[in-house]
Amino acid sequence: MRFYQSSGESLVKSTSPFYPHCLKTFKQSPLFSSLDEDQLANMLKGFRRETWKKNMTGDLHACDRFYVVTKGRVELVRTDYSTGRELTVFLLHPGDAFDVITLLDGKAHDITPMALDQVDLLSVPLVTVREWIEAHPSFNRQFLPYLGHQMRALEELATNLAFHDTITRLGKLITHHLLPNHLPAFDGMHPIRLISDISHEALARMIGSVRVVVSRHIQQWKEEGVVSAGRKKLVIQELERVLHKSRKIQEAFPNQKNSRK
Amino acid sequence: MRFYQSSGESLVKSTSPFYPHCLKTFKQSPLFSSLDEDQLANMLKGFRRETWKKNMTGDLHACDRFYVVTKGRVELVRTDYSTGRELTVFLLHPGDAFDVITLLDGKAHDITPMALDQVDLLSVPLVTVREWIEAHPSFNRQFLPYLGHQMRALEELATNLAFHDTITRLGKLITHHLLPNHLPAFDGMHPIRLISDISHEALARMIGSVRVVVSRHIQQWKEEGVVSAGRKKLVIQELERVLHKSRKIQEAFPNQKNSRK
DNA sequence: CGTGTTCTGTAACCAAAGTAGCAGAACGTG
DNA sequence: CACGTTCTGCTACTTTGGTTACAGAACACG
Repeated sequence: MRFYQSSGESLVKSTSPFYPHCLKTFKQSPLFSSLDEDQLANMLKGFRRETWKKNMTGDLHACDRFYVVTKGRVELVRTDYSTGRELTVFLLHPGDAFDVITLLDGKAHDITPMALDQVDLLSVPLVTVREWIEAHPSFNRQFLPYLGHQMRALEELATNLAFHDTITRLGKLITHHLLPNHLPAFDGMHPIRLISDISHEALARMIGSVRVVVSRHIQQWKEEGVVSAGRKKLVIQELERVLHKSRKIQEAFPNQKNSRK
Repeated sequence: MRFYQSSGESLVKSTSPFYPHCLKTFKQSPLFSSLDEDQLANMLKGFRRETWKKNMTGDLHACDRFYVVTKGRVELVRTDYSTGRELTVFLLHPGDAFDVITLLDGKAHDITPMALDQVDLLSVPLVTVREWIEAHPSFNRQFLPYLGHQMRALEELATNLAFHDTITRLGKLITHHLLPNHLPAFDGMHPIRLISDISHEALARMIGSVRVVVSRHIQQWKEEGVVSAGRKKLVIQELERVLHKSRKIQEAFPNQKNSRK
């Protein structure tokens, strides 16, 4: 069952207890990091803060606002209403923002933000951001590459869906998305060991599949010893093999044509 | 077999025989239409013109240029080199431009433009366009919505791949993409009749599938009388039923759980 | 500490989609 | 019109992915 938005809201004042953390997030954000302290402080004034509990979903049709994630992860999910299936189109981390598409063309965008963790958000009216774009060339200069990044993510998603089977997509998801620059203190030197705290249901959404299939694959990996897993807890034992497994299947195929048993 | 770029090139002068057509295309382009005549004329001077024969492919890694289609259609194709399969990520018509992603973030983009028809293109250095974005707010104001449009197209592609089976995707492709505002003189009053002049191979690229599957479906439709088709020629007899066919399959499913035979 | 809820494991089943391979039709170009 | 090329039709076969349904495990919370 899912819960709808009804959360504490407040303005962002420089005296607020959470202000320092917001500032810090903005300074590391792919959207705002290049702005100088004055500009940032100025912009922050316009924001309103809200908090979503885990699993809460928002509604973008109503609000005409631009959100920046400051804590936790947010999925942007598309739904096929006739079957109930869902696809996570963007996975947003602190510093990321939504909804960029509506910001660009002003049209309605049928997508649902879902809190993957307990989440903190800041928001401003879309029109305000549009003013920034016009008025602050320095903002624009960072905004455009961010768009490029988002478009690449989308293209990658489509490409994966078209080219790879579910097990490959799952492997790629775990290695690329859930491990890399996002986990702040990831020490590349240590034996590779990634912990993912995401339900099979959510993993399925991210690779465009369904729970049963994800469970199947993870189970298979467990038996092969490449991962160990508990409830909402997935630990990669041998990172290399997760990808090798999936790749080998693909690369072995052309040769299999000659094999007879 | 495919041919590589080696085409006539020339500068765009206001005295050139093709100049009027270029101007006209720009005036109808989703990217340039809002600019006034002076600005347009000024910009056009910077362009270089080239022509690609049908089925020719370009190489974007080399060139660092921004292309605008003025005649014919261009596919932007991603390739899975391990299997040879291809996916058309964007289908561009006159007035469209590529490659937007490299323009935004300056990073290499592994995508191949393919001429679906005999094609006319204009190009400028990417840096020039970036200057326009900074210098001409009016250009920027039209550019951003165009980006939104492209992102929606990508998201739509991903969503379709995740939610719908191949036959549904094929139906949607034909009705949405190949018919609507793109065919200039389409008279909505007349009995619906769409002619698509695209090989099954190319159709397959666009829906993220393979030739055999597309052929199968089209064959099925022919038998049911909803389309008639010849070589590189697909005529929709009953547009409604193309979509109904695919939709009904989906909508019937939930009920089937009670059916026992 | 018991109870309802969420998450995971598993099985049987079915249909869709892809692979490989071949043959013939349509085309267009010299 | 003769030739090579491109496009389409068709078959047999394999595998994957999704559906449904149920049961037990882990958890959260009163």
